[in-house]
Amino acid sequence: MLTPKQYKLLMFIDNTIKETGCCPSFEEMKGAVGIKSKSGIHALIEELVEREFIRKLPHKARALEVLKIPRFKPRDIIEEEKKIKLALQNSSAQIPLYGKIAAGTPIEAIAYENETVSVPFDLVTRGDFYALRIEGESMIEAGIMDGDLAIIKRADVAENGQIVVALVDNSEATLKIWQKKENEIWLKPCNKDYEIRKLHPSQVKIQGILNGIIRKY
Amino acid sequence: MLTPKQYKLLMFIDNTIKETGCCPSFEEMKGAVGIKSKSGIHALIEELVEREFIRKLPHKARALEVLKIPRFKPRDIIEEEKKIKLALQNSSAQIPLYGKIAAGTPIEAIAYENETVSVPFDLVTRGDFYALRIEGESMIEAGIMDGDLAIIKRADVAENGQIVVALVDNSEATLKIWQKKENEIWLKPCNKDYEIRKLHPSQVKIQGILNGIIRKY
DNA sequence: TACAAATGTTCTACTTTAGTTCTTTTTGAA
DNA sequence: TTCAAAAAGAACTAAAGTAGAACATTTGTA
Repeated sequence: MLTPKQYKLLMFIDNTIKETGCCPSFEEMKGAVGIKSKSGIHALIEELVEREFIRKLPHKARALEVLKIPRFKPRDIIEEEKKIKLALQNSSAQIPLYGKIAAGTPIEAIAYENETVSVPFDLVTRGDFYALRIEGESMIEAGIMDGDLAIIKRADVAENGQIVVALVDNSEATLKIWQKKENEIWLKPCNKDYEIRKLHPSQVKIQGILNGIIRKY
Repeated sequence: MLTPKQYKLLMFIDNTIKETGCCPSFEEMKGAVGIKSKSGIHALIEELVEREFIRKLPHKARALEVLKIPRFKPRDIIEEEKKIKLALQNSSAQIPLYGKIAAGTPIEAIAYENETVSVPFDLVTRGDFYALRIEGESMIEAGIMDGDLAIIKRADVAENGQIVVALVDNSEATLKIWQKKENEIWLKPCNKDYEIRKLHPSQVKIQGILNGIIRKY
């Protein structure tokens, strides 16, 4: 029926009119179809007019009207759409990178930073995630190294033994193993050189649970 | 169908009539469309009349009637298309997962396994990559834990100190620190409980260099 | 009614954007 | 290799948009 280029162009014109209300110019079509010269667009349009897929108001600029859309897509287009579907499935998610963790500021305070990182989807399934850059060696025995990217799932409760982002005294965010005792919270590092911090429950707030690590050499 | 200015004007007229109940004057349209002369508005209106988007009552002021508005796509479809575009941009790379590393088979032997994993693009820039599942604790002091996913860049040479996938005696693949001595190759584990392996260069072949680690909790 | 203010129309001149036509180059298949 | 189709590019023509002024009409009200 139509060649892939013709089909692509026709769909682009139809889409643009439906989205923006106005007809694209040849220059805009060039980019959409992947042709570098207006004359190519001109030829395609003439063919589409001849086959009565579009109509031109003569001697007018930006005056095309789509008359019909073919029922069948060219084979190449179908292939391409399959690829897009695949890409959607395997696409990575964008999650915000909130900054470094180890000392200092609570996470909310730096949330304004607009940086994001992309992570594989299977690391961030359900829930709300963010990323933190690890600073320091306090979790080194858990295989969490200085400079690693920690993928955190937003949460405010955790089970004993989970690695959490804990906000202490509303001022210091830190990544530690969570252990709730009778009247205390223990924040356990994974490094013999560091000591367990024992805190009153009112001093500690969970800001997320460690969900994954990404390291780049 | 319409040029951008024509569309803008049409929407402004339609909106104003719907909001205030009466047709805007040319003077008002000037401001809305961003034109400094009424003659421009006049020309636009003539175009819109010719294309039958509006109708003029002749010899009347403020007497325009909107006949039709270019139809729009439903909002959710536009959203979906945006998502697809974004997904395409941020899509992660698919690299083959060749199996576990620590013991046993050389990597080629299991390359037929058709499993892939998706990793963020910034982990796999230039080159040919594959992934291995870490088995064992021999690199634990480098923060590489049992079960981690190692992202390997295919290579056959390495610099001293780099972590490489080494194939020993054509039968055993292992992840170790590479150290080339005068007449020997040292494969250094990162675990005090394991010993350095000292091998003749002919016994060892590099199969890749560690490029990243992904861990999922 | 008659006038002034508001509104719309027409004209000229010019700039920018868009579309057409032609020639050359590239590409891919016979 | 050769040929034809597709694409790129340049040169050209046409349309759209900008601007200002002069002019014509309508409209409200003095």
